[in-house]
Amino acid sequence: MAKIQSGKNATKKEVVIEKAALLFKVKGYSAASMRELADTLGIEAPSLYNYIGSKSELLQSICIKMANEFTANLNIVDNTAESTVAKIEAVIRFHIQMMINNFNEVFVANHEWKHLKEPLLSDFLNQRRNYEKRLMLIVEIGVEKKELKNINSYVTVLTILSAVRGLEFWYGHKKNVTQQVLENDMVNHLLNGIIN
Amino acid sequence: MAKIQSGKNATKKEVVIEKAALLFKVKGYSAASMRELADTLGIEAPSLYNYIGSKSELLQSICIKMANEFTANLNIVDNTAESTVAKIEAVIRFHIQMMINNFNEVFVANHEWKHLKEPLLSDFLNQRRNYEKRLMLIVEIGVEKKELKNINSYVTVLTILSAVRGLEFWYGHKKNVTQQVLENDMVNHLLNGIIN
DNA sequence: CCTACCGATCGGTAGG
DNA sequence: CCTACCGATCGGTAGG
Repeated sequence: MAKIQSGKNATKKEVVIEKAALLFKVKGYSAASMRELADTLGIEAPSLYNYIGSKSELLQSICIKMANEFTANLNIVDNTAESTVAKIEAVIRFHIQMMINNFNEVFVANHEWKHLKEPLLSDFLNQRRNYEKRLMLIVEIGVEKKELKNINSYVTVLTILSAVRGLEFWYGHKKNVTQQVLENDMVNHLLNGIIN
Repeated sequence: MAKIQSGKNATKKEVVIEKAALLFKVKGYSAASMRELADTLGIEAPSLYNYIGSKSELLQSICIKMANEFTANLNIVDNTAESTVAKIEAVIRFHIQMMINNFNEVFVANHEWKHLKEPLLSDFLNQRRNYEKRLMLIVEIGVEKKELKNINSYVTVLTILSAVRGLEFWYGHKKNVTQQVLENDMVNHLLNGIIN
């Protein structure tokens, strides 16, 4: 069977992925059924397979896309001549932006990657590990240049990445805190601490 | 059917819960099967039901137990006459300790609570929300007393809780960083920042 | 603690 | 995009 990817098909596939991201976020990958996904699109389950190859392919698309976006941003940040602090701030703010603009997909990539099949699982984890290592290098250079305290780069990166990841909890409570306050206060906290 | 809880039964039930926590962590609640759980115990799946009522009961036990442990610790911390900073430090260190001593169960409570059934799901979320609110109050008092900067209490608590939660990533890489370095550096980062 | 088994639901295919 | 359907697997029960 020849596979002709029409513009219309490509668009529909994107819609399926988008709906899948929402469903996977709410139910988790394993508990989300293809029948339920089809329901949200107003079609029968078997019809899904006109647009996608499998359930697992949906998860792959989401996880790979997100991993690539973060890597691409780090490439940009890394190539600027900014100070270490400015680079770290830029990364933090990018994570916050991603969480706001691609919440479902970021959430799914963060929580459901374990259901990826090999070799994509290894690819994904390697890419994440590489991302962390590059951030650690930025921190280490900052320490060397005395821009930063004499801190452990691993713990620093772990703390920062974990904190920004926690924005997923904020998403449901938007009302109380504006994005500006959130972004600025978190950046400030992670750079300058909270003690007066 | 009379339910007689013998000491031996109680012990075996605890073993089942312990193995379930490990399995739920590795596979996720939905993808973990009772047959696989039985396998790790060297018995057949139906035999599990001599010790437990259902799969969902296992998740409940884990989530409720963890929620109660964190709440109990906060009760203790809250009743001390320590400074705000000392209280926050105590909470951070307790989270780190819990992550180290009850890793599987903390992980499952953090990741799989969404599969709880009502009304336990609401109970769990209420308890967590309450925990966060009490931490926010500690921060607010610290701000009032000028112990802390004029920071948003919600963002501060979110940042701290998210950071300590991220210790789950450290768990697999223990070798590189000792617990002492991790604990002290993270406390320092979250209180004092990283800028020199 | 086991064997035997049930109804439900799953991802996915055949064929149109 | 549908109907009809398959083999696999699920949580759990009956009965001992």
